[in-house]
Amino acid sequence: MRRPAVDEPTPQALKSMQTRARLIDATIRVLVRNGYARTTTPQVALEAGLSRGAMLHHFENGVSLIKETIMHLHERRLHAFRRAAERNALDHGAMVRTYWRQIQKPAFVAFHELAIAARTNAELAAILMPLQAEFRQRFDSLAMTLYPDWQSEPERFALAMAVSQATMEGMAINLMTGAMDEALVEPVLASLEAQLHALRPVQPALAASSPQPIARRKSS
Amino acid sequence: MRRPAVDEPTPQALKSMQTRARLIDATIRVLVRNGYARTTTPQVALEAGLSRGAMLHHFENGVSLIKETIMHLHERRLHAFRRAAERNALDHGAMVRTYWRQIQKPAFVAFHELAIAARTNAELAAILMPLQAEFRQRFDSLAMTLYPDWQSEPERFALAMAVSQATMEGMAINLMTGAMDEALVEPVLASLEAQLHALRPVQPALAASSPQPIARRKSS
DNA sequence: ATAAAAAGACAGACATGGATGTCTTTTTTT
DNA sequence: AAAAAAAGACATCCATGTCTGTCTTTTTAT
Repeated sequence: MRRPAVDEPTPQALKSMQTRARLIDATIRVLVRNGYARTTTPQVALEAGLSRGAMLHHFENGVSLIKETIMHLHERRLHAFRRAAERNALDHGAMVRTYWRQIQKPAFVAFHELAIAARTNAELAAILMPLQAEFRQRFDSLAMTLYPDWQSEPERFALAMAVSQATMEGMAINLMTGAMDEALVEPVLASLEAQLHALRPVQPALAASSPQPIARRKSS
Repeated sequence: MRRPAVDEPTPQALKSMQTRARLIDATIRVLVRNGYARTTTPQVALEAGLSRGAMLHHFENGVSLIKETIMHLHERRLHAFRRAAERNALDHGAMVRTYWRQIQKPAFVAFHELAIAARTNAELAAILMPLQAEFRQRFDSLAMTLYPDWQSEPERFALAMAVSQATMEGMAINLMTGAMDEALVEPVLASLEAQLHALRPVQPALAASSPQPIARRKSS
């Protein structure tokens, strides 16, 4: 056997972590499949292939599991953006497409279920609200570094971000609830891109708007 | 005593209708206050000031009550728009404000709770989806009569409606879930107005571009 | 017109099922 | 052998649906 590094998790603690992760993943799947109202501890245990007893060994009660799922999804949101930001410095069009792709994933659905539940559940709200605030702040500062040309006009920038988020998330939700025709997705995204383009601060030179704006890599 | 008109509801039938309405109103309040997950038949009966027995006399079971609540909210949506349309032929800005005001009301919150629940509940979806389709269709035809200058370009019109709906509803939801700063509401609405203005079909005269730069449509 | 019958509105009791949390026991790891 | 992980066995609570009973209103039959 190898000598374990100093503060490397012991094999048992590692297994525990894996099981916890398994449970959180199962929770997300159940949220997506059944909705918050039918996300019960037996359902989650079943989905994770564990007994309910085992599950409650890792999370003292059901609410605790939900709370940690919220935190997990929050972390994933942050990671997703950081990854997207590192991979390619985004032009405004790519930003729209990247965020839209994020929103299509199960994690967004699960998060939305929990966010809606938190509206009427003080315990969940106590967890979620600070994270929402943190996300806005981190997202803004990250996006600000990605679009330095916007730094001169922070208010317009905040507006652009809010419009993007509201439009795309609203569209995603309207798609889920049948309130919107799928054929309109592409036009709306294109329209949003155009609007972001219009919201950009006045460029010093050559602001010739090409039909498809090209992703230009910026030095980090 | 007065002679009752031919097919006027008998006093008992009238009382029944009132009680049913009371129950549906109570359901909406409970949905807003407690969320769908905690909207139970005892809660609704309590809120309505009725016994559960009486409640189940009017709605054979809980799901039935929810279904009728969906239908009721649907009717209210349609009425609200018709009223708004009749009261004032709207300019595009007023349309934004009118819809935003609608969205702020409890009915929207309740409807959204139900729409989200319907995503994972086949029984509710079977009721909701056709209504959503009907709403889109009726809304479009009503709006079309309100904005005859748009009749030449139905695709742009559909886009304008979809953008408006997605943006405002997304914003409303993001406000509820703490995902958005309230201070940004006004700017987003103003921005949406500008975008709608830009989406308007090209006017015969005086298309002087205002300081707010206009998004230019690309040929599809 | 009035009495009897039927229907309706409402309340409460009951049985059932499922979800929750706690506790004990078994199994696996180290 | 000790500790942690996993399973299982409760007891409790709450929501649901069904059923019965009471009182009022409406209908009908005389």
